[in-house]
Amino acid sequence: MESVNIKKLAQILNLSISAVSKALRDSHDISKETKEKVIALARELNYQPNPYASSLRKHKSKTIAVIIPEIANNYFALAINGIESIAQEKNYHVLIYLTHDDVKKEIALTKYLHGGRVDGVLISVSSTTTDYTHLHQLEENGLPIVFFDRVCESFNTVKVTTDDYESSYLATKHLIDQGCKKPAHLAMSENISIGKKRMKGYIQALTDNGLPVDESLIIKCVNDDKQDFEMIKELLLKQKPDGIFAAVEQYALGVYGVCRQLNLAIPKDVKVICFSNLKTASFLNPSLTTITQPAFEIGKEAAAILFKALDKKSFQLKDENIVLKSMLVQRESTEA
Amino acid sequence: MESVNIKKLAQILNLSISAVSKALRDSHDISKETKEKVIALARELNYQPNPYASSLRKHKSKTIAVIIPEIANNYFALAINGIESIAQEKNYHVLIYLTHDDVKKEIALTKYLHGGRVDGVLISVSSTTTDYTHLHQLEENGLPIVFFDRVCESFNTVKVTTDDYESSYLATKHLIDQGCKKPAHLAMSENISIGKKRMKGYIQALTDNGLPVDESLIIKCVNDDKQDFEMIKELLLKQKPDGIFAAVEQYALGVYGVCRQLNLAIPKDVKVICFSNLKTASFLNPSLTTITQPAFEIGKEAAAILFKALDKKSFQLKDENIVLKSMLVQRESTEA
DNA sequence: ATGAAAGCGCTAACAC
DNA sequence: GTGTTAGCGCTTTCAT
Repeated sequence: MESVNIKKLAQILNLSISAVSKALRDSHDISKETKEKVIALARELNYQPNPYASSLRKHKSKTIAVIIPEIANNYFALAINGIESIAQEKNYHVLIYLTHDDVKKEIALTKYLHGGRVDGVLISVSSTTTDYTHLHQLEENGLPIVFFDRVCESFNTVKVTTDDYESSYLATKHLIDQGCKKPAHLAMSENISIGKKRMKGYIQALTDNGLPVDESLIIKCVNDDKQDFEMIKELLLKQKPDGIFAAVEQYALGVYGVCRQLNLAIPKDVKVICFSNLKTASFLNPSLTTITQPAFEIGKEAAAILFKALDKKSFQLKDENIVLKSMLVQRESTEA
Repeated sequence: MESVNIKKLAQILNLSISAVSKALRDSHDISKETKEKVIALARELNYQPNPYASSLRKHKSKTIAVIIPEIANNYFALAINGIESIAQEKNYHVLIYLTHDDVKKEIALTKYLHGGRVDGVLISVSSTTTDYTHLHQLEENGLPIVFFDRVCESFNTVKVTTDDYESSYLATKHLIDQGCKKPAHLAMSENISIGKKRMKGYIQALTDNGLPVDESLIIKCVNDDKQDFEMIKELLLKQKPDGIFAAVEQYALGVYGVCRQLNLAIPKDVKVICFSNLKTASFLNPSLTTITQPAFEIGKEAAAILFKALDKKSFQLKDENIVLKSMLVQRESTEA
């Protein structure tokens, strides 16, 4: 196997273990020559310190946990990219945990994080999370937590999101500006922060523009493609909305599918806009008007804040909302 | 902070540290009553074992590393999903490392993995990886490695891939069957295993069907969207191929972009097929014929094999190629 | 400038 | 059944 450790280096060089340890960490009270000898041998024998021994001793793991609902999703994939870009820079390691949008799994996973496995947590909560005890327990354990995207608003820490309310308002307004009189909303679970905000933006835009808020035009999707498909189909058949603001891209794709089946034309019969990070939005048929979120930046920012807190001795994370703006990109699906 | 550890439990219960340790691990030589007392208190105090102390002692970390070129890519995102599904089941932790397709980063990253941070490695190598010393070093350190997708063929271990050669042959044959006389190939780096195989499949299909192999119809893309765009544009302008087999979806999207700019019609002027895991393939304009890889299953299989090796005492991984079949899904982009 | 020794939290022989 | 003890590999006082 391996077993080239500090002790071995010390034996070979006829030095004490502590001298070698200090030399490797470039301590001031080790002579230059000794340091060089140690480093040379370490390189030669391809010595790598055992991170866990060090973690155990220092109560620092140099690793963070990233907890997200899913990964096969452009948004989260990009966010991880952002997180990883900073982690790599700061020499941190990144543990990934998927909740599959299930609180039970989320709770089970957070248990693993007590006991020092990680120094901090980045999380986008599952849509079934209503009780935050498991997260508060992490905090009590001394773990700084930064939320991103799907945040717990009542949680006293930093939350990084996009301007969900404003963008939703804008999206709905855009539909209205393009001539929609009856824009519907495909909503996320009301449990989650961003679900609520997107809904609010939709409603406020209707109200401000003299349109009625019709409950039957608001569909709560369930993140099951088949079920969502049926609900969207029913909406289009019965309510006949002339525009749809989808809270997430998956629902908009559902609309595309339903329209194809029902022979409805986008944007003629119904216009479509949604939050999305699809690379292929402009190649869809028709190309899809999106609210593009700065997913990479959100991940990066959340990670940067967490690491800044970890750098300090006392990582008091302020209760703060950091908002990065999304961008409305108009394409064919909302043409007048 | 925290500091509820075994010692504390032992003190409170007036037991020895080892008794508590054994009780928690449900050892046979601890009485039922003692076990219950210990477990009850552990739960009450929300005790979580320090994983690193245990790792240090047992030389097992219960974590694996997943090294991939990128993550904002449906293929790898799905693969991670597969990996994670097994890891969660087996109670393993997953560290993610991105190489951004750069060997230097790959080498730097692998250094972190010596010294016991992980028990095993799943890797899809970067396209600039030609020297495998850094990977062999991991192996020498006693770390089992399983390759998936972008494998090192000469490396003596398990490699999980899709049937790249056969699928590429089929893809090219499909273009020919649909009437193409001059199918071009947008190729990946020749360094990587799958790049070579996809190229081979393309060439063999041409040969078997009496078509000449024309070097000018083979474009080596570089994974820079702008540069690739220009090369594809030049190809379409100068060589005027009537079909394109793209080795990865990103190149096919490039073709869509170029065709739009040059006012070329797909599939009339040029047919397009590619390896892809795009959820939106069927909604593109025109819908895209794809070779869909079993990405989730590939990740899952690779992870399953790694864990099987880790379960045993001696994890000799055989030199073996595991091949999961891809599926050709015909859509509009290759209609005759 | 270097070394000795204690200990991070846990496990596993081995006693009793 | 339960306790004692000796580490895992490393860091960090505190001596020298």
